[in-house]
Amino acid sequence: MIIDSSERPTLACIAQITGVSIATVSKVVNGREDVSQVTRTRVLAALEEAGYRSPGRSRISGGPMVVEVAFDSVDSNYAPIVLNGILDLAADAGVEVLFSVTGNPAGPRRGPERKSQRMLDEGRKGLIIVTSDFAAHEVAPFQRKRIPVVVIDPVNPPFGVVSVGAANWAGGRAATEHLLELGHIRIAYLGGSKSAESNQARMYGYWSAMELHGVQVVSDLVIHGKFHPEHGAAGLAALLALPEQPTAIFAGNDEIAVGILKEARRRGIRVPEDLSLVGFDGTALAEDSVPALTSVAQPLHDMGRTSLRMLLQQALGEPLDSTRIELATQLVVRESTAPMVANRG
Amino acid sequence: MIIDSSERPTLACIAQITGVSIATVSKVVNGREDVSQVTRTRVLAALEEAGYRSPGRSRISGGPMVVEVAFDSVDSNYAPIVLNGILDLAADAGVEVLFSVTGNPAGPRRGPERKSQRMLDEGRKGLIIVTSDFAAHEVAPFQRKRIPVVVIDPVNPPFGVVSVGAANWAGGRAATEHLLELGHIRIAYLGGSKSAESNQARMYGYWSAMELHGVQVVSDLVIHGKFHPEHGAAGLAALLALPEQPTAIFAGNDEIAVGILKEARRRGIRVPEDLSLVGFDGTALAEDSVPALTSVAQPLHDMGRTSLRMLLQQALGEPLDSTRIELATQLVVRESTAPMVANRG
DNA sequence: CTGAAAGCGCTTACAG
DNA sequence: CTGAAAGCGCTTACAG
Repeated sequence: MIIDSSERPTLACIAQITGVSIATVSKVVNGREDVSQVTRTRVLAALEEAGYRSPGRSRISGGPMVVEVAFDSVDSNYAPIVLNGILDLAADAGVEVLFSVTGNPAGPRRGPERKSQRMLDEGRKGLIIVTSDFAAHEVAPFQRKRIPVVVIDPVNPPFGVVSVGAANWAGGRAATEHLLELGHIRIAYLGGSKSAESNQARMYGYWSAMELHGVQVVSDLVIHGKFHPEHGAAGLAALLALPEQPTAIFAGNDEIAVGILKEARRRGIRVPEDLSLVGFDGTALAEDSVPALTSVAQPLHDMGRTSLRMLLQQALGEPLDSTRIELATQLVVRESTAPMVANRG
Repeated sequence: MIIDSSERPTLACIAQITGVSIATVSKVVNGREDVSQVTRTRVLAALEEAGYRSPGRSRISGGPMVVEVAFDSVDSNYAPIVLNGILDLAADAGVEVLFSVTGNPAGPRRGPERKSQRMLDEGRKGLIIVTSDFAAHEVAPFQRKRIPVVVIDPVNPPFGVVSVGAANWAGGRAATEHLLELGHIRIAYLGGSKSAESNQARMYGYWSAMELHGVQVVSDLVIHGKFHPEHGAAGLAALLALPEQPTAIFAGNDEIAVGILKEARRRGIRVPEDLSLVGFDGTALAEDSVPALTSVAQPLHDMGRTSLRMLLQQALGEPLDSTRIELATQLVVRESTAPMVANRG
């Protein structure tokens, strides 16, 4: 068989070049699993080299690039801002953004295998995943099909997956130092899910600030739970039951902090006069609550932008500086923190 | 052969329907000349009827239906919930949702003419517009191209455009009746944009409740401005400067109400002991604020669902019950309202 | 993992 | 004109 460069190459051409069967080439093109890594690599190289296009897909490459964003849920303080950042860069780059929600409790979670196949069929150029609940193996089908993936702030950044996050450790440290500088000593950490890497990073940031200032961390003052207001309320109750109550709390996120605020109000504890409180996230919730929350702001908008930038770099075959980027957080001081006064205990 | 309507029709299906061979159908599809006029006409009709698409073209017309949603901004308390409703039904209906943001202050607003042309080229099946700032003439290019459009809660529902909204008048009336039943008489309406139809409807709901209870509306107690917290704070200041201060305020939305809460707190006015307050929207903001806001909940999630349902009905050529649907609002009583006490004013 | 073989959707040269 | 038959590009269940 002669490979005529003026015609579009067929699977048979690629098969001949690489010395495997047409069936095997077909499997590689469709991202099936039952192909050895060695064969897959060689075939992919030949496909690339010959400029193979599967039939009917030629039309797709003509239109604007379409990427997909998958959210656990879009109904949070967090998701819309990330989305805004993504849409912001998408407008500049002339890229279209398609939406899907994975965490729909009604329907069954669509398998990554089917989802990646559909994306390939539809000519989608990449996927941004915004979720806290994420397993590395879910990305595998996309990687096999050469569909670029970026994960935003995964609970546990999987190895080999491109991800964008915030500097949680540095943020936790800054929050705690702020409280220490106000004179607080008995500072509690009321965090979220113990297994979440972001929560751990915030807690260790707290820990390191405490140690740096020569303050012993009391294990009773460190509580993990869930990133929800209810946990904040319950956590405050637990802290107040201690013989030595804290005078300040660093909450794992703003939702927890709002729960603490509510419970404090119910008990007649004034914030910040009786209790200083720092949150994490810096969403609108922090600004709108009464009193307004001192909080560590995550650069959610920029995280959205950065995720799309990294996705496009992959899609265009440009090299990435790093498979993991963490953006700086910033402590924003509002009304919920004040210097410690010595009349409580 | 059984014609399965869930699958894409093949040439074989069309051949069976029309009673000619597959080869002949193929010729018709490819516009070959050696087919009689009679046969060609019959086959073309069957192709149209069955919705046949040749394999290469199926990517655009044959794939999952893609609709587009245009937001002014997705970064609000309001937009994400509407979006959730849209995505909810989209998942059920197997429809994909593409996003665009129109209110990007950086870039120029893309003309509806170009946007509608692009949607036609890309095979988009319809457009949902979520915006308060909307002119009827912007829909015209879409209507000319037969692209279905649904507008969610426009400030002024344009004639001849399909739209979904909330029962603002009934909501305003329910909010005001709640305050009247608590014994309040001097009730202020601190609303949003005077020209917004939703704001007017809420205000007239307030008005009608007042009149029904035989309470004269005092014009000084009705203030319009913007749907923002700053307006709430400034409005409260203006109301407190009156010789006869109100004992209760119905705010045009939750953002205004939160601004009122902040200003009240700054001035040492207790809510609800000294001042009762009702908001409008019933987003997370109402639940999270301290005290939690009594508010008229808009069915934002259902508004999203309904908008997509109406869009799909149009796209599938089904008749619409109405070009305008208003969904019921519901008063949710929380902590910011209490019976009037007679020691103020 | 791999590929021979069966099969699908489609096209086309050609016999009638 | 029409369609049986050969064939193309591709996919997939299955034997090895």
